[in-house]
This record gives sequence, structure tokens and C-alpha cells, in this order.
Amino acid sequence: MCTTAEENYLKAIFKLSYEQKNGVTTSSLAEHLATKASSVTDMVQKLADKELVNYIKYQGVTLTPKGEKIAIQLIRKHRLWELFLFQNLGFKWDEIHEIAEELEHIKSDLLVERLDQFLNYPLKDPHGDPIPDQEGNFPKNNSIPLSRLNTGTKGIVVGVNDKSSSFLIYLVKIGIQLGTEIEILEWHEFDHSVDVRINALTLIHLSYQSAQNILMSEKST
Amino acid sequence: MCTTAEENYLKAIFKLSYEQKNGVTTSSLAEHLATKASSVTDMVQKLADKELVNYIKYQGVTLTPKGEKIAIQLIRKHRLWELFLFQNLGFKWDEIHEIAEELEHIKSDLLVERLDQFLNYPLKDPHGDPIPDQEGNFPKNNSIPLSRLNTGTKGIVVGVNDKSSSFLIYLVKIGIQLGTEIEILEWHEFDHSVDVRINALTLIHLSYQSAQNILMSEKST
DNA sequence: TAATATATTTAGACACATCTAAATATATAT
DNA sequence: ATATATATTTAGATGTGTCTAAATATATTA
Repeated sequence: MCTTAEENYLKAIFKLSYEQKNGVTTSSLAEHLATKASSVTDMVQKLADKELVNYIKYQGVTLTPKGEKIAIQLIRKHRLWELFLFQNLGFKWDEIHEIAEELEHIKSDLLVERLDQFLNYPLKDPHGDPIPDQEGNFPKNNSIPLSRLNTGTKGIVVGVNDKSSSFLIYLVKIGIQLGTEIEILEWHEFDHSVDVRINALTLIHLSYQSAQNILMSEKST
Repeated sequence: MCTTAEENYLKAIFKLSYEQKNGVTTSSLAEHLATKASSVTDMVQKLADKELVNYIKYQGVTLTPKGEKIAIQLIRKHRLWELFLFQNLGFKWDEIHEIAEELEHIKSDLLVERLDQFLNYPLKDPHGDPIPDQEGNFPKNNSIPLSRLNTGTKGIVVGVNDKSSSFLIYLVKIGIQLGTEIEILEWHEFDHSVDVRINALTLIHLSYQSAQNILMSEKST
């Protein structure tokens, strides 16, 4: 059984594994978890003792199958709770992450399965992220960032990469949510920004950074 | 803000206050929390520093208004989550307490209010216990223990005093749940046990201890 | 009331998770 | 390749919540 702190480390290692393919560094973990490198070293050694991570001094960590399983279950719980908060309790897009960070640590396998059933075995959370099943398999995610759509194409917003409140609040403010239709009007060479039409109506201008963080359905017209 | 351990102490003090009117003793708290008297002394001193309890050495503790408010909010959260688990996720009577013990520590006032709304502002939890409102007021509880019903009267089961799994499992086994109708047939002088009829059908025999722990609606016929 | 039993508190220790500061290893630049 | 900069680890300390053992206070009994 893991403590909340241990679980948070496993989740962080899982997430950073995608950005830094060959082993997650101590300093990147420290930054991600808003803690000090020395604390990370301590914890990582403890996780290695428990055989949840592979750790070689000065060379970073990777998850063992055992550690990865726990990390994926945490992501599953997090995303199921997020959906519950959004769909059933009427929370806003930018309010759900923080509460789900706490709820994901509740220890009951039965609870997760019942919640999954209650939500009707959803495939995606309110940010468009795939929800792994009981065995830890992720449903295929066929979305692409808006920044890779060509001029003239249309698509539906199915998720975001950046889940920070500030970005989500910005999106809501300019009228973009899950399900919003966006048409690419014109790319600007000099800063890769783009003009788009929202829901066949409003014209707005998006920075390249925004465009990279908005995920669109692949089957665009 | 309180830690989980501190919250559990406040809740325990609140509960024991009803049994021991003039101050909760160190040893009773230690027993209730399955810990040692010395640990209780430590924690109680810390809670006194935070002005959540009144504490006089060797004389026990009482809650301050501030401490009581937190305790009641915890009970509110616990009972709302129990109802959610029972009603919406299909958990059994005896499975909900343990999970709610974890859920009650999730820190979000908005979450509690949204859950309350989602459950349609319920007055009682699945054990028949009253759910305090946002201000901490308990709805009136007009139930009495089965042990105080007279021969010939009928009543509806509206709750239990003992919420242990073993008792709840026993009740389900003999056919008693929330809403069950029970008719008092005959009291036995020598051990205060009682013969009853369940749902106008099954005859069973209840010990005095069981009778004390089953709560009935007052308006019996 | 004095002697004994019980309850409570204090003192000192430990595991957890964190920190700062110092030591050591790896990476980079001249 | 050597010097310097950066990353990482170790050592030692802190706060939380717990424990055991010893000291002290309260309650009970003769």
C-alpha cells in the first residue's frame, strides 16, 4: 500500500516519462512536484526499495510494471472523478482538477468500479483525456492539436493539453469548450498564430501556444 | 485548516460528548481512536493551542464553538457521502462507513454543497442518522429505540445506533433494513429480549442489545 | 487518612516527508 | 584535458503523529 506522497511521485514519474523518454531526472521531478531535489532523491530511493521504480544513482528513474500499474490506476481514478464533478455536480472546467487530486487517493477498488459503472464506462474525461480501463489500457486517442490543422479545415474541440486554470478560464472566456466547432481561416507565418471562426460565427485570433494546447477531432471536414 | 488526524480527534470528541456529558476523558478518546493515552494528550494539547478544544489537565476536553463547527461539518460530509455511496453507487449498508471515513476529509466547501444539492438536500443518511445542514443544524430526530416500544405496537425501522459491520450484516441476515415494519409481540422479563413480527410475516427473537440498537419511527400504530 | 490502584501526563524515541547546507558526481567550456 | 558549472546525493535538522516507559496526579479501598 502506498502513501499519498508516494502515489503523487508515481503519477509524476508516469507523466514525465512521456516528455523525457530515457529516464526521468531528479530535477524535473522536483520542479513538477514543487519540491527540492534532495527530497526527490530520498523518496525515489524508498520507491526503489518497494520495487515501484528502477533507480540508478545520477541517472534518473523509470517505473517498474508494478509502479506503472499504480500510476495508471491513479490516472483512471482522477479522470473518473473529474467527469463526475463536471457532469453530475455541475463544476466548471477549471474547478475539477484540484478536487480530483484529492479524490484520486481514496483507497477502494470497488468504489472506482462503481463510479465507472455509474458514469456509464466513459472513454474520456472533461478535458478530453482518455480514461484507462480496469486493466490499465488506454482507449485510442485520435485527436490532434489545432496547431496542425490546415487552412480551411473544420474540427471539433475534444480536449486540451494544458489543464491550468488560467488557460481553461481563457478558453471559456473566448467561447471555446468541449464540442466547440472551429474553422481554420488563416495562419500567420511570422509568429504561427492563427485566425479561426468559432461555431460558424465569431472570429478570433489564437496564439501558437494556444493552438498547440487545443485538441481537435481528427475527422475534420 | 486541520489535518486528517486532527479532524478525526474533533469528530471523536463530538461523538463521545453525548455519552460523557461533563468532558471527554483521555482514555475514552484513546479507546475510541484505537490509540494510546499519551498520543491523545499530545494531540489534545495541540488542538487546545489552536483553540478548537477546551482542555484542562487531568479533567478531559470539550469542543469550543470553532471545534464543534468543524466536527459537525465532518459529520455532514460523512453522511452525505454515505448516502451517495448507498443510493447512487449501490453499496451495501455495511460497506459505506469505511469509505465515507476517507471521503469526509476531502477539502472543498463547494463540493459538499453540490453533493447536498445532487442528493436533493436529504435529511437522513442510510443508517437513519440526521444530516446537519450547511449551518450545522440537525433536523429533529423523532426516533426511539425498539427496546422502548410496548407490546402490540408496530413501527418502521428508521435507523440504528450501532453501525458496526457485524451488526448491520446480522440485521440484513434476519431481514431487517431501513423501512422494515416490526410489530412487538412479547417482552421476556428475565433478559429483556423480545419476540417480534417482521413485515407482518416472519417471527423472530431479538436480544435486548439488538433492541436497543434498532431505531423505530415514533408514530407507531 | 494512608496505602494502593488507576488515569493521565511527560520524556525520549521513531517513521514519514520535507528542508538546508555540504559533499560528490556528471556535463560543459576553454 | 583541465577547470568550471550544473546536477545529484548525503548528512543533519524540522514538524507531525505516533509509540514505550517513567513520572505524576487522581480515585479507590482498607
